[in-house]
Order: sequence, then C-alpha cells, then structure tokens
Amino acid sequence: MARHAQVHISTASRALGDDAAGVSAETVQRVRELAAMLGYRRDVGAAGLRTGSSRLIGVLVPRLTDIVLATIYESIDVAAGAAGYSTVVANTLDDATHRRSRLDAMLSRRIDGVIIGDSHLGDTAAFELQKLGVPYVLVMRKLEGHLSITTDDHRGGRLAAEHLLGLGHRRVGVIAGDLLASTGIERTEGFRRAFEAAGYPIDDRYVISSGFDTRGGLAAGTQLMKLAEPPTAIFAVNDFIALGAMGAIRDAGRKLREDVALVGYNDIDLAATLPVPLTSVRSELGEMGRLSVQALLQRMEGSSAESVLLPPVLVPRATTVG
Amino acid sequence: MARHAQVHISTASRALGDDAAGVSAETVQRVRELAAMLGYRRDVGAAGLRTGSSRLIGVLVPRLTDIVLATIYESIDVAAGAAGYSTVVANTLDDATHRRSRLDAMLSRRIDGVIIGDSHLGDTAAFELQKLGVPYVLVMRKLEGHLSITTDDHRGGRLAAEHLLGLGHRRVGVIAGDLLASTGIERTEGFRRAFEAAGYPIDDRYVISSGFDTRGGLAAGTQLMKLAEPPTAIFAVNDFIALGAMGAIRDAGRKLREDVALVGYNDIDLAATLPVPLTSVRSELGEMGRLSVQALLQRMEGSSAESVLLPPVLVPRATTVG
DNA sequence: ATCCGTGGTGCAATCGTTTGCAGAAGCGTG
DNA sequence: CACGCTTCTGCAAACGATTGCACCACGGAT
Repeated sequence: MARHAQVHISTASRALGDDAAGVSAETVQRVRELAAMLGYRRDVGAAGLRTGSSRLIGVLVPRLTDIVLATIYESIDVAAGAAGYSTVVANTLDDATHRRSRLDAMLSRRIDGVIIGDSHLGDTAAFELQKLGVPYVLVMRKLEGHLSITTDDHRGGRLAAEHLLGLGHRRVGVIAGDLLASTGIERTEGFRRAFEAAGYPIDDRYVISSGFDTRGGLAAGTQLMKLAEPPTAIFAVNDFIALGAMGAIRDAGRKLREDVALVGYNDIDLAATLPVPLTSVRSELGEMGRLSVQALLQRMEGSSAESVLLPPVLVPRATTVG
Repeated sequence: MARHAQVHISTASRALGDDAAGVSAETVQRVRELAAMLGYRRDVGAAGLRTGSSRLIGVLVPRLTDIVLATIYESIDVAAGAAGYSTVVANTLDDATHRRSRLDAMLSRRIDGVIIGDSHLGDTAAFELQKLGVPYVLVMRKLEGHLSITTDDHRGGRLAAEHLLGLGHRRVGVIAGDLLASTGIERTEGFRRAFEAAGYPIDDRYVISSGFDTRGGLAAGTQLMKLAEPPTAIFAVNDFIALGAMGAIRDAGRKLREDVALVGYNDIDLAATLPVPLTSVRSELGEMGRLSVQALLQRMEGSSAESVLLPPVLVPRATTVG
C-alpha cells in the first residue's frame, strides 16, 4: 500500500482521484509521484466493493469465432474503454445452459451492465436482467419489447431480393440461419416478402434453416443443389453461410454466378478479396457496437434510450454481376 | 446478504464453500436452500479481496477478429472455466501503447495469471510479469527464455516448402507477416532453409512482410505479382494472408494453381470450403489453448512447466494439387 | 462425578478502497 | 486579540466475503 510508504493515510485516495478535490496541489503531486515510483495500482475490485460499481460491462455473444460478433465486440470494447469501463465477453454458443452459467458468473462479479448479442427467441436473459434491475441492451439481434441496436434486417433482405429480381432471377433459394434468431428470421422474411410482392412467391422447400457458420452453409447449400430444379440464385443470411454455399455449389459442379448467383450478408472484409468476390448486404458493425455502448451508458445513468435500426446497403460483386 | 435472512451469521460462508467442512449437514442444507430461494450470489470480488485471488485469467491477443486468435481464446476460456477461472481478453493490436494500458488494467483487477498471445520481439510484457512475479505463459508466438506453447513453426514452414518442391516449383514467393512475430519469422525461416537446402535459395525480393490480415495479403500479393518474373507459387504464413493473395492473383489475371500455387497456414475452417479449397498447414489451435491454460495453472500453483512445440501437418488441397 | 475430546457455531480481524465528518491549521477582518 | 471562514488532512465506518480462534455443549471414558 503506497500510503504506508511515507505519506499520510487515506488522503492518498483523494489525491489519486480524478478531480483530487479538497487536497492541496502539492500533496497531490507528491502522492502521485510516489505512487508512480512504487508502481502502485489501485485495486479496482476493492474500490468497487466500496462504491458498488465494478466498472465492468458484460457482453454475451454466440461465438467469438464468428467474425461478425468479434467485430462488434471489438468496437464495444473500444467504446467502453473510452468511457472508463472494462468489458468481459462470454461465448454462449446459442445454448440456454451456457447462457445461464455465463450470465450467472457475470452477475457474481457485480457487472454494471450487460450487452446481449445472442438474443434468442424464448431466451430469458433479457427478462431476468429486467427483473433484477441490471441495465442491458440488445445488439445485433432484437427482441420485442427490449431496447436494441440492430440493422434493419427486414430491409436488408428486401435489398437482396430486389437485386436478384432485377437480374432476372425467379427461382431462388434462401439459407435462413437459426430459426430463433431475429437476424435470420427478419432477413428471410424481408427477402420472401419482396419476391411475393413481385409475384414469385418462394416455395418452402427452397428455404432452409442452418447454423450461422461455414459448415451450416455447406450442408444447407448441398440440400438446395439436390432439388429437382435447383435455384438460380441463393440468398445466405450471412457471409459465412455464403462461403459454405460456395463450397456446395462447387461440389455440385455448378459455376458461381453463371449457374448459381449468391448474395451474402454483413459484408465482412474478406468478402471483397475472395477469388470470386461476394455480393453482400453491408451493415455497420462497428457503429452498432458503439451505439450499443452509448445506449447502455444512458440506461446506466438512468436516462432512457431508443432502439436503433441501422440502414443496410447492398454491395454488388462478382457472385451476382459480371 | 443472505445471512441476515434468518440464518446465523458467517457460518453461512462455510456452508456455501465447496467442502462445507465443520458444518453440520443439516445447516448446510438449510443455508443452501435459503440462498437459492433468495437468489443470493456470493460476491467474487469481495471474496477475492480477502483471499487474494481474483480467480481471473487475463488473455492478451493481437485481435479477436483474427479467427485464429479467437479460436485459441475460445479454448482457453473453456479450459479456464473448467478449472473454476473466468477469463478477460484484451486486443492489443500489436501495439506497445495498447499492450501497456491493457495489461495495466488487468493488473489493476488483480489478475491471477496472464496468457500472452501477442508476444512481439522487443515487447516487455513477459519481462514485466516476470519481474512482478505474476504467473504467465506465451501461446502461439514464442519468446526466447519464456515458457510458451506454440506449434513448431519452423517445421511447418519446411513442410510447405517440401510440398511445393515436390510439385516442381523453383521460383517461389513468401508473404511473411509481421517481422517481429515469432510465427511469421519461423515459418518463413523454415521455408527458406528448405529451399536453400534443395539448392534453390529464395531471393529477398520474393519475401515480403505484411500485416496478418486479408488486406496485408492483398497488398503483398500484388507486389509479388508485379515482379518481372512472378513466382509460380506463394507461401503465405497464415490463411487470411493467403485469402488476400488469392485476390491479388485474380486481379493480376492469373489462375490459382495453374499459374500460381498457394499454401496458407493454420487451416482455419473456411479453407476447406472456399470455391478453390486452400492447401494449408494445420495447427491444433484448440489444443494449444488448452495446454496453455494447463501450463499456467501449473505455474500458478508453483510447480514448473515445460514449453511445448505442437507438430503441424500439411493438408493438400486445390490451390496446389489437381 | 470429573475430565477430555470433538463437532458445531460465533466472534472479530482482515483484505484495499471510499467518504462523511470532525479537527487543525492558516488567514483576513472587526 | 478573538472570531469565523476556508482549506487541508486524518479518523473511522462501511462494502461483502473468509478464516483462525475461542467457546459451547454433548458424549464417552476413567
């Protein structure tokens, strides 16, 4: 403890405070120099015990190996850091048991707020936090009645549909992702509605649910290619699924774009550098993370915040256009 | 505090302990039931204040958006969780300033141990922890004189070289990644040595350093393709770099494998499902994470641990063989 | 009947901070 | 010179847990 060094007692605490109110400038300097000298670090945990705030924000994600979530988490961490908070992240694998135990662990650390990135239909995390009075925000996936920062997925699906319709595609397939995640649901819904409105409703056999990773895309894509009349275009609700679908198209001996066009979602960095660059619906992942922190901070200080829908943009590339 | 509920005082602490020694079975049950009823959670922070252990392991990585690191972190988190520890992860962006501040923040939380995944030549984190007496382990990248769990990168580079030599390639390029990371250095070194030994030393103009991401691979690949006599094969020290190189090869109007063969490193999931599946040197990322936790735990309990070199394996795919 | 051992419980100190309150200077003013 | 005011500093009580030690009652042995 730096104090015992040779300075006075707990006046040091004040001297090290951000404002250092009620302490002479001279003392402040002396204390700070000594602290630096001795390599003193105030114990955030102990301080939190007294103040009641851990200055810790918990982040729940399905998996960090999903680049999309990793990107969002990165921006959350940066934004939280700028506001003086640290973050803890937990993989829940879209599984109720994991979610429970990870959330429990966070609450045991007296987390100040939670950002939920893995919201799932019928999942109770948001409700539980609401009941406990712990501030929280949903990001990426939404849930009726809870504050959320997401992209306008319905509209994103529609953009993809309009793009393909414009290129003349009439028999199309959708790889829809997890049936209980709002992202998959809304993107699919927006896409189907647009085709319906244009007079080309999509048969249910052409809409296949899947995991959100490459593996899931490969499996679902293979299924689509095995249909008696395979689609001339596929909409994958995220880029990794699209990557898997690419594999399926190749395995089926078809050529990308010429035989089967492909649209992904999120526009991750590597979409543009692939051997055949991927057409994708771009969402501002970093912005989403930043806004979610901002909303959470507002909630934490008692003021209210509004849900946000970020507008998506379609980026046409070689998997759909020459 | 659950204790005031109607039970006795701090005997509750003992009753809630893992062993519950020195408490009657009856009391234990009563306390536990009541705790569950009241939704009581022991405050890990407060407990840590007393016990001196935060049961927290810090993990330093360059970036989580690098799937390789995200995969390692996931397995670290699982292994740590199994041993009763939580983890905190921090992006350091391979930048000294970030490293300092993130490590500081961790030390302020009285971290029990650190896993360093972003070791960099001339970086001081490992030395500092050593001086402070905080247990630590390096993972993925090594540093002379410090405990580390890595793959045998030198050998991995040699495997890639032997594969290409066997296919008849004589004029090859290397995209070497960061010059200060042991991974890039050793993989490149192993590769060059093997070509040298075979009688085809690689000219320095054919070895280009880069960032570890797709963007870096694209830039370096473009540079290689602009050489008067472009290489007939490229070794990229990781898969993302290879992905970028694919883009560069395409942009140069060359065909993958036929004109330019390509070998990546790490064999991430999507390497196999790409439109043109990528030949890659496989490393056991999950195993690496697990072993690093094991080694760290050993260090934390005072016993010593040995550095590990995991053996890599080359997985041939369409970017090199028909 | 006394004594000892033992299992169960309570007391109180402690971990490193923060913070309301009181006390001690220093200084200007009436 | 005394008084009040303003600064600055120290005291001590929290925050929520853990844990060595003392204490109690009870049963069995002598």
